Amino acid sequence: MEDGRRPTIRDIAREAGVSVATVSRVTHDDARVVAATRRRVQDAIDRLGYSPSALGRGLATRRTNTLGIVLPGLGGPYFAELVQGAESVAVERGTAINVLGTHLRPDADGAVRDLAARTDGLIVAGGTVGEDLLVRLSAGTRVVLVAGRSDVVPTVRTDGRAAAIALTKHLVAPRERGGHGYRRLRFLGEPSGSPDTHLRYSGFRQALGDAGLAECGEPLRYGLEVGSGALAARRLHEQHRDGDRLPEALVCANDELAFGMLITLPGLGYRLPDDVAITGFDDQDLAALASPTLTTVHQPVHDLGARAAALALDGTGGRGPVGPPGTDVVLPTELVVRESCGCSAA
Amino acid sequence: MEDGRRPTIRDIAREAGVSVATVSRVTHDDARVVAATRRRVQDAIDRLGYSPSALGRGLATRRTNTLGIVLPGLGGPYFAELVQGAESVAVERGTAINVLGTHLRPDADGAVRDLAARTDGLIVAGGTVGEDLLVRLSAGTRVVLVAGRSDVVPTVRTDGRAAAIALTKHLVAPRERGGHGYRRLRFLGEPSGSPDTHLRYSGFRQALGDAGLAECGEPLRYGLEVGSGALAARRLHEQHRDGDRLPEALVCANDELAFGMLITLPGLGYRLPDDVAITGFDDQDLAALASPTLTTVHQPVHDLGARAAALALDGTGGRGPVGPPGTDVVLPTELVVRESCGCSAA
DNA sequence: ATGAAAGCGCTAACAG
DNA sequence: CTGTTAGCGCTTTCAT
Repeated sequence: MEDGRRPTIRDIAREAGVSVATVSRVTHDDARVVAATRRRVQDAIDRLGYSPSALGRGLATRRTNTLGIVLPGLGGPYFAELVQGAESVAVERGTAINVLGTHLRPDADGAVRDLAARTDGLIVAGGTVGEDLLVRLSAGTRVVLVAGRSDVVPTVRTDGRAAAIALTKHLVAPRERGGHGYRRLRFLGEPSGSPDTHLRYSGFRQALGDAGLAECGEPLRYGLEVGSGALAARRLHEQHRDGDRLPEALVCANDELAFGMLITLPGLGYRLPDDVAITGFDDQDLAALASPTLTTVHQPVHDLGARAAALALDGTGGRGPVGPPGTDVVLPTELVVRESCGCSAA
Repeated sequence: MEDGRRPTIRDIAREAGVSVATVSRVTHDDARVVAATRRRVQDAIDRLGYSPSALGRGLATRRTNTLGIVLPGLGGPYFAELVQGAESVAVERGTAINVLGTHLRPDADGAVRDLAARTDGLIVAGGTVGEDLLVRLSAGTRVVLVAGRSDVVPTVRTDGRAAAIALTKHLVAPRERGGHGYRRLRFLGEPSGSPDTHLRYSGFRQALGDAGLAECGEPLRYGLEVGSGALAARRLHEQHRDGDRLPEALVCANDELAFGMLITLPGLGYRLPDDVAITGFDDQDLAALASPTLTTVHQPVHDLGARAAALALDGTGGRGPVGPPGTDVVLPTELVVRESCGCSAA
């Protein structure tokens, strides 16, 4: 039985004394096969341990039943959740999932094209591949950009600007309307550093303007990791020592930066959120566990993955067909109010 | 140029006025093609935006350049790290990665066989597929079991028993030898619940015996999640109220259980680790952030993924060839001593 | 209800 | 150095 190679459809056909077409029909539950024949074939299949080659099948049908997901890295808080979202819809369609992290790959573009060559649809995270490559890819596969904007491929994302507005509103709104009434706010992050940060900063300013306020000082221009947050905290401390008034609230471009603040400022003698309120963005798991717990914006990452997968797999966004190319699905974020903005522990 | 379908090797051949063989050679950097021809072909490739079909190529070469990874779920602390480990070796070989979560799949076995049909190698997490299926799979693909034991396929794992011994030793060793000198220890977890738990319990008992001690009470038989830990904490509290002496140290089958203890016992009036020391197992991210920080055993998940990938891809474990089938790579764990065992915050 | 045969896109001898 | 050709494993008309 074992001569090393996997049995092919022809082996089964011979074993069962039928044609390959019939075997093919059996593996597809084609009703036209009479019960007796079907049984003979199924027996042979079981006996030889046959399972159809995805390759051969793919070549013949021009479908791979595979969904590709391109992300910067295969770590971080987003990866698992996004993949799970995609998996949840892939399951229904019997589709496999192929993941690719570009950061580690020396020839990222090549790897992406390679991936495109073996998938029916591609989910690409914003910022991982250039617009030009996106164009080329979309000629062959169905490509969906997640967490980013593009005119050439359909898009699934959240509205970072609107979210930042809602967040900032909570900080500046008068107390009687459930806000904190802060008037001196500052932004932490480099607005020109990433599109996300830019949008968040823009929303921040918008809400400030709407409330008749101005930023109290330039954005603290730092990277996006915990370390940068810690650095910024020290810088803030120095400025304060040199006479600057502390802002009442610091709006951070993401949770990591906020964590950096949370772990550094107390050591410098500041009480949070009394001396300065801190907010994050993204709602990582840690946000609920930090001390004080972090007020932030929740991203529906799972849903992003699911919607993107649905689009990439058959052009359906979930609520009926939506036609690429101009498609732009915007999922709602949620303001998660915890302690670090000054709200008391419930 | 665009008639909908992707260009094939024949389109390029025609466009460049050469044969398909030459095109194939060019896409493979075959040195035998003369520069001028190569340029003509490359031009045609660029012009038409051609990239070889992975399907056709796979069918012809009988290789897919794809590695499959089968896990229970695509979430949890292990997933991302294991995949990253695998990815790190996949990158070098230009291999794609196909992930599959069995928990969501209604027909998990079918999905796994399907995956096997489209990959050169398969990494299977312990406990996701039965031994029988493992056998069938290994006939076709190279299958590696990670975090589990099997006689039919090569294995990459850690030695949970040895790790538990080291951990327990730290708790019972006399102070002058860097230990805590505890004499009343108890285990939390259901030994017969999972192979891992069994091994850890067995190591726990072994170390106890070596020190001339016996368990102070039956294992607290609970599940493996935070909730179970919390439940167990309440149970412990009741037993104590009813007159049982509290153990000096509680060895938990995993970090989650330990977290359950950490968040519940203080509310019941116990001080940790003074009233009772707690240890975990696995070293999840949270372990370093909990309060008190959790003493636990670090699992080299990244390395597990990398070694398994190397084995699955070409039968190499990393240090020279290791021959399946009896292969059993055991990676070292590391005892991470933090505060919850009674060691002071350094 | 079943079979024969023509591909799907590519590679790899084998010729030339 | 380049072209011809026979598959790789499967699906799918079109016959029968």
